[in-house]
Amino acid sequence: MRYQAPKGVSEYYPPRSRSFEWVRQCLLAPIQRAGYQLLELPVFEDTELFTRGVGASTDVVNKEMYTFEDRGSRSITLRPEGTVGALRSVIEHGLDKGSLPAKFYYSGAFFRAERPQAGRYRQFYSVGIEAVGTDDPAIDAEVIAIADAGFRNIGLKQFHLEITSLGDRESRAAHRIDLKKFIAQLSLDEATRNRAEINPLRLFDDKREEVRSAMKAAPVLLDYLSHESKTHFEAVQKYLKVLNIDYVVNPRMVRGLDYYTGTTFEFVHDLLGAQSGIGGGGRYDGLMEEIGGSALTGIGFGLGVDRALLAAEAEGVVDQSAFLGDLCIIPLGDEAKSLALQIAHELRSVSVSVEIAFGDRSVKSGMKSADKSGVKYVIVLGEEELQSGAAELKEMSTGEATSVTLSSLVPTLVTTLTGK
RNA sequence: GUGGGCGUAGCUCAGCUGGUAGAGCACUCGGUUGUGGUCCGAGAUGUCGCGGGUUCGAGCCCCGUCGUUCACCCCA
Repeated sequence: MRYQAPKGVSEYYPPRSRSFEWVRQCLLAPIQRAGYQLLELPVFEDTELFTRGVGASTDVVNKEMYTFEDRGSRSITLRPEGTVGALRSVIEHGLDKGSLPAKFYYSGAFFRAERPQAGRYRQFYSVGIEAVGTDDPAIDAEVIAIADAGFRNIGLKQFHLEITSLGDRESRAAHRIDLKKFIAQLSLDEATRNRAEINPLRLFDDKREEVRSAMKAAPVLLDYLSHESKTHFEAVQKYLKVLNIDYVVNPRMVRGLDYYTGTTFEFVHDLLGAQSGIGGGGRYDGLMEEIGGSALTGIGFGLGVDRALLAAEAEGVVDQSAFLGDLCIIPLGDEAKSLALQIAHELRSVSVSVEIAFGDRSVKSGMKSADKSGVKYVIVLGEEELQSGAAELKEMSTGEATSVTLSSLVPTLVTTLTGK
């Protein structure tokens, strides 16, 4: 029996795992610089939390959750998204009791039992933030700006931002009535009609030309916004302009999670296939209350690390230089090996990255592997060096070697590498 | 969940109308004393995804299954 990973999971192993880690760190950096605090959360929760929070009618809850019974007959579900679990933790630990907004971020694996596809995995990785407790439109703009900064940090250029407002409860109810009326007089097939029944907005997202053109005349939610929602949305746009963030208003944008209200946005990459959304989010003004917390508003986003990596590869902007080592030591013989271990240990303690060529190999093969690993310097430690107390420090890019006494090796390397 | 493509060495793939497997890259060793990136030589590596069927004989045909990929759907 040869074991394989479960169907549809994304796995990262060298050399690509480096790129993955780099992408994730790029996305995380602007979040951390904006004062968001880490939430390290469980990957599974009470099933009911998701059915309530995400919405019982959504596809995510209906057909995409990994749900099972644990040994205590509790219904458990692997988290399909991050917001609901984050808010559960906020409520449970009273993290919203201090000054507001309370700002959090998370990073980790999420699970949806979908049919795998390019950019769509059953276990995927997201980075997200949540800002709880203010409906100031300026924070909407900041949240969007943070996501944008993450993508730009990677070096992505070929993506665009779509925003809309889903309004408040009243706006949506009024729109829904008119939209249903409109859809009722269209001639649609069974499956499409059923979809429209569950969420009429879905039809805006249909990819078939006949549906698209039929929906052109459909009433759009933006025209139904209450005065409050409208001024909020206008303020968000004003701030985005101040921040020089390009966006397009897409009144037909559809989100798959029920909790979204008001400002809603999506980052779409132009070089990806059907799964082109690299990040998205929005306000969820009723959600805290819905899952048992106080009536606080909130906004957040989730960014797809897997897809951001795919996008980075598509644009050819993956940066790997940051991962190259500084030094490789090639020891010859047992005594040299002990010394190599000591030197490596000492250098690492002062932040020099050091590898040792293990395995009693020849100098030639040690050099080869050092070359392949892209290390900056190489030093051979054999009997000669042990006796003379000096070794050749060879710079791989130029091939030049300078003699260094072993006792001064550590300070010498630190100066040449850090330039201090 | 629905539909199409694909599944041969670590990787990318070749294998003609069925006769029990090959290339390039990568890997290991060597090209005289302990120094890489080029070149040359040698070597190792596969239950041809898995199970069944047809056949004297299947990597090639048929069925199933698993995985993968693309699209629908959905979304990160």
